[in-house]
This record gives sequence, structure tokens and C-alpha cells, in this order.
Amino acid sequence: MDGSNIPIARLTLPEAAAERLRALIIEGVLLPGAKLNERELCEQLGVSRTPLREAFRMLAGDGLLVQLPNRGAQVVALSREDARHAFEMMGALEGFAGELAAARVTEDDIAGLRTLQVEMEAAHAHDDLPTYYRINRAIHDAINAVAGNPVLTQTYRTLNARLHALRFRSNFNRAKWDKAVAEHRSMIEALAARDGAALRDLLIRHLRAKQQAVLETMKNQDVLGGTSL
Amino acid sequence: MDGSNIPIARLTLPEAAAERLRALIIEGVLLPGAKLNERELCEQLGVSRTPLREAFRMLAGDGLLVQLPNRGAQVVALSREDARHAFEMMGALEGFAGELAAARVTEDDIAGLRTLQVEMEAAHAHDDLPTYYRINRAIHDAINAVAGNPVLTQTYRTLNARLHALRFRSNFNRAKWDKAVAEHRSMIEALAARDGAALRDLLIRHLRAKQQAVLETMKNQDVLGGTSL
DNA sequence: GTGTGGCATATTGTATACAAAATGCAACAC
DNA sequence: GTGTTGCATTTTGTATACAATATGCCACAC
Repeated sequence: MDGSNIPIARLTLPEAAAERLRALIIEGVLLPGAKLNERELCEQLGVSRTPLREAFRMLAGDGLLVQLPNRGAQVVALSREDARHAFEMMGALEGFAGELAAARVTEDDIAGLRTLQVEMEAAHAHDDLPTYYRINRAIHDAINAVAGNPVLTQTYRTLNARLHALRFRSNFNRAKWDKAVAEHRSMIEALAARDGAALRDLLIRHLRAKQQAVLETMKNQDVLGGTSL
Repeated sequence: MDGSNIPIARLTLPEAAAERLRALIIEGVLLPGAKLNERELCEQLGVSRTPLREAFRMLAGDGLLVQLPNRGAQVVALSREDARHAFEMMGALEGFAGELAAARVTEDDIAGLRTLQVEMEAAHAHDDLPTYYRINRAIHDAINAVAGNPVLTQTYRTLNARLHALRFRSNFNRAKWDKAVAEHRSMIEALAARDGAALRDLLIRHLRAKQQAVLETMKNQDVLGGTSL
């Protein structure tokens, strides 16, 4: 026996529904604050209310949905303060991941990251923004993976999803892009040098730049929504 | 209108069931690895399967339960590695909370913490372990509250619950107790001095002591359970 | 004995039915 | 007009019924 202990993944309906909803939220099809009508969503997803409601509970646990008793679920709408807290936490998580990664990184890991960096520079040179975003995410995920702490990775992913659900359109200009690419280069160098403190600082500063850009775009909607979490 | 915008908290059945189950798990009535039979639990909690299953989803999101498709839910059984990762993460969270707290603490906060410290020393002097535990928790919660980041607090609480579910009985002796009380004293001093780095180190070291004691007791059950998260 | 097939039972997964609460609207009072 | 009451409708909350899967056991072959 022992097929490597990997039980073939058969998605149950609540899991499938949650995955679909998560995507809809992160892609911005379901916007922050949107009310989710159960009956309506059931028809669209082709499931009955029972599994859908279980999906709601899962997403609420991830902080993507807010459920109000007798008043249904709605997509989380982070206030400016909420976003600030989420980014602050994200900085701590990324910084910690960097420290761990620097302590545990292997030569193979570094080689892999250097490849990603080359691809990123290419995307940058070709003005290929979608590819840049994809590789950017891959690099950050890789650092997290190198950190080798599943609890951290899980927390990071969940919070990341919540931030993506913000649907920010920060004014992304050439100067910021150039800077970001350069920062990634520095990160990989810090990692290769096993300089945890430097990598930590780089990651936190890197994120802070994004945070400021995002919070800038949220300036006006200040007291609007605002949920507890 | 405006009754301070505090909608009276009416617990829905899934929430109530989840709260009850969470308590049962943390108090050790439901032990790690225990299989949860839906029908059975329904009778004991006096709810039907629908709300119970929603409660399961919530607790699974908190990492207190593991759900296997078609095979039901069971209380999470952390492997030694899982516990190590959880503690590692916890250290990062507490350390970060300490840094934030040092930057944001007010004189009132410090006064409150000093009071707690006095109570802790009293409990220590009277050999009152339950009270000590209560105040210990209060101090750590207070530091987290002073940090002023709800996202951090939420993550901290959730992970803390998972660790408590381990049901460790680390050999707690007089020497360790003395040391712990002294460490708390140092923490509050570091906080009063607004020395974030020092507080961070103290909190991490403080936790590491507990971690080592716990992992020690888990030495034998090494490869036994082991869940993914 | 060991292992296999197949059935009965138990358990979980999903859909639906019914209950309770919230919502919207119209009639009415003032 | 403004505000309020009560009812019809919609929506959510919970229980239950039915379907699908897993589990345990026994008979049987070898």
C-alpha cells in the first residue's frame, strides 16, 4: 500500500462553492459590501442552500464575508482603519517569513528564485503587467514556502486574500514599478546572503509602499463601511 | 436614533454550538483526535444537524477541527512538528504585539498592567495556580489589546485556542514558576520604558520556555497523528 | 488460517420543507 | 405632509427527509 498518503481530492459541494465564491470576491465580481442572497446564489452556483451556507461560514472564517444574524451575508468592506491594520499585520507576517526563510534557504531555493527574478525583469522590460503580477506573487509565495512554516503560510494566504478583496486600483506608475523590481532584486540578494534582518526590512518597506498607495485611494471613503474585524 | 450601534447579540444556533464545542475542546472534554458523531452531538447539544454542521465549518476554520469528506469531523491532533510551527508563529505574533504595544502604550495602560502584576505576584506567593493562570492570560491579552491591532488580536486568539487544545501538562515546577513571574515583571518594565525590542525579545523567550516544556511532553507521540495544518 | 466479495448498517452529504424574522408597502391617523 | 401600524412578501434559520458514501461483518473460497 501507501500511495504516498495522498487521498484523491474530491471536493464536496460546500468546498467547491466556497472556492468559487472566494474567486468571485477576489476578482471583484462580488464587490465589497455586496449583499449575498442565498436563493439567488444557489441558482447561480447550482447547489442548494445547505452547502451554500456552509460555504458562507468558511468564507466568514477567512474574513471575506460578514454574516449578520437574520440578515444574511455580505462581502466584507474594510474601512480605512481595517485596511491599515491588515497591512500592518501583513508586514509582520512577511517580515517574519523573510527571517525564517533566510535561516532555512537552500541553494536550490535561491536558484529557483533567481529564475523567477529573471522572468520578472523580462516582464518588466516588455511592459507585461499581468505576467509581472503573476511572478510577483510567485516570488512572495516562494519566500513563504522557504520559511517552512505551514501555520504562517496559511495565515499569510488568508490575510492576502482579504487584502485582495479590497479591489484597490492604486495608481501604478513607471517609477513605482521600477522601484518594486529593484526591491525584489535586493530581496533575493539578502536571501542569498542569509541576511534575515535585511530581508525582513526589505519586505516590510516593500509592503509599506503598496500600503501607502492603497490607503491613498481609500482617503475619501473613510467612515463609510467599516466592519469590526 | 443610534443606541451606540451595538446590535444586541443574539446568538444563532450555529454560533452557540460552535462556542460550546470550542469550550469542550479547549477544556479537554473532547480530546485531540476524537471523532465527532453528528447525530450524537446533535442530541447532546439539542440542535439539529444543519446548525451543527455550520458550527463544524467555523471550528475547522479556526483549526480546532479537521473535516474529512464523507468521514466526518474530528478534533485536531497536532503532531510534534505542527506544535513546533504553531509555537513559532505564536512567538512572532507575541513579539510583534510587544513592539506595537511599546509604541502605543499609555500611562493608564501601564498602571493597569502594574496592578495585574501585583495580583500575579500575590497569586504566586499564595501558591494559587488557577489565579496565576487567569492573570497570566489577562496580562498577555492586555499587551495584545494595547498593541491596538484587531487583526493581530484575532489571529493571536485563534492560534492560542489551537495551542490550548493540545492539552499539554508540562511539568510545571517552582523554579519555572519563579522565572515566569520574574519575566512578567521585566515585560512590564520594558513596556513602561517603551523599549519595543526588549519587550519583543522577552515575550519570545518567555514563550520559548513554554514551548520547550510542551514539546518535551510530546517527545514520544512523534509521528502519531499529524494533520496538515 | 488468510483474504475476498457482498450485503446490512451507520454515517455523512444534499435537498427540501417548515418556522421565524426582517423588509417593504399601503392604509390610516394626525 | 409626517409618522405609525399592520399585513403581505421576502429572506433567513432550523429541522427533517432522502441520497450517497463509508463501515463492519459474515459467508465463502482457497
